[in-house]
Amino acid sequence: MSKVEAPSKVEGRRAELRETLVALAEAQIVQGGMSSVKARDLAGKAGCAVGAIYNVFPDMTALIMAVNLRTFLRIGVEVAGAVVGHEALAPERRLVLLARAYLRFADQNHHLWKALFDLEMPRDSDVPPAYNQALEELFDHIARPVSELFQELDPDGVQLMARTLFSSVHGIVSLGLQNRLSGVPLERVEAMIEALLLRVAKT
Amino acid sequence: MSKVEAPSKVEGRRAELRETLVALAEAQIVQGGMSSVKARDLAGKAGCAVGAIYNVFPDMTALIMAVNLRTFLRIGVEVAGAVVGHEALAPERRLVLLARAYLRFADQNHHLWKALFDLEMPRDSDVPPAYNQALEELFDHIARPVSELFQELDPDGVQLMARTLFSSVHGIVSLGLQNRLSGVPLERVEAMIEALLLRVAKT
DNA sequence: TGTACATCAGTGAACGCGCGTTCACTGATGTAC
DNA sequence: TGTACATCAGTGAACGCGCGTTCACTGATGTAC
Repeated sequence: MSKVEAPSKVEGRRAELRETLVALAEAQIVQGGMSSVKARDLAGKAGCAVGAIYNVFPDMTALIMAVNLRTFLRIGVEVAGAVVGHEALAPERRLVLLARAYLRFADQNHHLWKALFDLEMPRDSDVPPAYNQALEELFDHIARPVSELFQELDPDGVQLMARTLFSSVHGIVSLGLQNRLSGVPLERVEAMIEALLLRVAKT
Repeated sequence: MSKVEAPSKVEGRRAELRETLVALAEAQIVQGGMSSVKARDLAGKAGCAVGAIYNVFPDMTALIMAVNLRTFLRIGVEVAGAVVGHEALAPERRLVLLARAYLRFADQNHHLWKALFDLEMPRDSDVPPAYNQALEELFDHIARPVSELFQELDPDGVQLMARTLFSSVHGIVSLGLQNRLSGVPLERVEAMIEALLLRVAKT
């Protein structure tokens, strides 16, 4: 093995440390939100020096982005899982299931979910491809019922409608969970989403 | 005049300083976003000492909240103005006008609009009533066409639907303006909003 | 197998910066008599 | 009108804290011969 290729022992430890740090950062976000993640704190818990973090991540933002990617993938799994076994349902019903899964995830993992949108993204070009890919997959799950529902739309229109519906649901979840709707309790947020989707679906 | 009542000369200056600070903070947010507002910086521009700020606001957060209230009121004016002279239009058309005005405001005053949602609200009870009142009024503007459109809804249902639609549009604007929809250019955001509203309105 | 050497993970004290808030002090404004 | 006094806006240097990132150094791992 030439010097350029990584020796497996070392490389293995690097990977392990990465994992450890991401897991610890995730736990920290869950408990105290994104802004409570501190380099020294993580290093302490990981049993390494502060500097070691920078051997494995370029900076703290990259570390948070790694957590966020995970979260994104989890949302994808969660949302996709919501319609498994319900393929026979009417498409608008499946949309409701997808949205409900999203709401549930956001509610039960509030800080993780918030971190997705609170982290200032660097420049567009620096967003790792895996990120956009995960988003794309999420939209694809929504696009399926959408295309059944709006048969008159071309594939492009379906993509746009999927994004429209996602954004709408996201908006309701977002303002709803942060109590920004002056007087709408959380219990009614689900009803809001359902009302919206069923109205949109009614042809 | 007893000591408890404010001498007019002094009180006048206090009010003036408040105004100055709010205006400067607003200008700063417009130019560099909420996080670019610094106590020392403002004091310098206002021609006063840092400490003077704390004679007039309890802390910097309160100052930003004052800017945000202004922004909220401006949005109200903007949105309300969008339907003036168009009272004869079909209600769903007026909804589109309202939403478009919101999108325009958010686009043209991006940093101010972002500050509304980025500022961590203290506790619920500390949100000044004027805040909630401004929000309430915004919802009322939306509620009018909604009640025409969905005559089967009781007043409570109308309120909920107004909030639902606002949240949906907000979600689209929010993700759209921040380029979080992977591949949807800003020009199409307006189309997304219109498509959503017209679908919902179709009975 | 053994020796000299190169690489780079790992260390943690120190750097550097930013910034909100306080506080002892001053001086202008206004009150009491 | 004049004098003594009280209040509080206004001052800005200093406090206090937090925290990401760097960097000179060490030691383990692995390579060359």
